[in-house]
Amino acid sequence: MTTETSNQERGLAERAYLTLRAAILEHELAPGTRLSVPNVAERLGVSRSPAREAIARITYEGLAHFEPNKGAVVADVDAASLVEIYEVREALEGLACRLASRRMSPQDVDGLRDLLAQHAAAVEAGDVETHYKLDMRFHARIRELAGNTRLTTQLELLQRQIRLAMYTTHRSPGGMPQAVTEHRRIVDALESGDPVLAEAAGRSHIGRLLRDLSAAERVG
Amino acid sequence: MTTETSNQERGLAERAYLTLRAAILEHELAPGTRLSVPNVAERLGVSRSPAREAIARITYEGLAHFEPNKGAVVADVDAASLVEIYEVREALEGLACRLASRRMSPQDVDGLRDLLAQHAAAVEAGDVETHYKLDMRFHARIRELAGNTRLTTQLELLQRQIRLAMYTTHRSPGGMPQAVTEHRRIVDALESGDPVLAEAAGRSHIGRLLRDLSAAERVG
DNA sequence: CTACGAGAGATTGCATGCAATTTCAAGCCC
DNA sequence: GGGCTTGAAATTGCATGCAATCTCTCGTAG
Repeated sequence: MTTETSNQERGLAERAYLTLRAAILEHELAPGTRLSVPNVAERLGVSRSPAREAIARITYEGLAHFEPNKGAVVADVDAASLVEIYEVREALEGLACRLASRRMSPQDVDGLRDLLAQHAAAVEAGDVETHYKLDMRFHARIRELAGNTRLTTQLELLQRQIRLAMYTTHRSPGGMPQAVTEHRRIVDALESGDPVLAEAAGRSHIGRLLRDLSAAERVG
Repeated sequence: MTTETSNQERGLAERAYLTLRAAILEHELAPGTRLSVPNVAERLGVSRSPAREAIARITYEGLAHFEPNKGAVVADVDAASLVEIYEVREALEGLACRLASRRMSPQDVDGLRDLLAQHAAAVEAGDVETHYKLDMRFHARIRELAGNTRLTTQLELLQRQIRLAMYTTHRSPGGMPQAVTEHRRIVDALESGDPVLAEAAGRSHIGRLLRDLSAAERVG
């Protein structure tokens, strides 16, 4: 719902928040960067009030954290935090699949298969950027189909934190075909209409990422 | 009747937030109440800046929601929202049990059994208030043992939203013995050290509450 | 050359001013 | 008597003033 489209009608604080968030997610503001109110205010061309509010929101959402007497600092999501995030995400993504399996129509399944086909093509072509984008859209679509607003909100929050961490750690292009395979398994499970199967498929997908993460951690 | 709550050395905004949150959770500010900035500021004896910040935080945490051109309104957590909340909680509480089962020491198990004994005694005596308190402490202890800060934060958020809804809907004293039984099952599972069993126990406990909720909804 | 201290600058947190907008209600016209 | 208009009070969102505090650098003493 909140894409980059309507940036005009909201207040300054809202736009400041979105701009700041984008800057952080694009790594324009690297982890460790101090987000002082006057600094952010000037950067975004607003006064201190909306800047302060934007920073507060960023901090609430875990994209920055407060250091006493130092203000907000862009979060450096380390491996341990990433494990925490993926543990929670594993449970929630499983839930999303379970809920989605109950509400999906055959048309919805077709829609996911479309996405899947595009995704497979992109991976076949080695297009990492498109892979990343379609992977996001796949999960976004599933949580949308789940129809649970709190779940959606949480998963989106986790997604952003992961995206922030992606820069710190490494993106794993090696897992692209694996992702497609697992996504297909998820769609198959969703189509079957079996909630247990669907949940298992969703969970194991994220669980695999978590294990990869732990493995990479042990190596590096 | 101003601020008799715990006054830490935190800032005014922090205290304002805690005071306001307590007022909402104690139903001193009923669902539907408008939280206008000047009103809250006067109520808490602070200026508009910390009041505004407190309201923003309350809103962010789902205890109030924004109505355009009306400001924040204390959330009226209806049955549909409660279902959403319990669906998420079911998954997360299961995760908490799973994680806890891996990190718990025998002493931790003993601690939970102590809690359980007190709880059982309170229920035996028909002490609803103590039941409620010990039920909370039981779950709080488990998520603490799980050792995942994001999970803890989320569960606490959900807990508060549920508590807010408790006033709107009904508290079910009939489920007290059931709760003790299920908690015992959870402790047994945790003690066994089997993550799968532990997760299932935690999930089914919340799942039962969710089903009770749905049943009550169909009746009322 | 190193350790330390003082001062300058910057930042946070809170208070308050101000304009645009909205809500609410009383009064008027039909 | 009822519906509509108008006006006043209130609210939000943003800008800014201000004091206390902290950081960080640079100069100085040992």
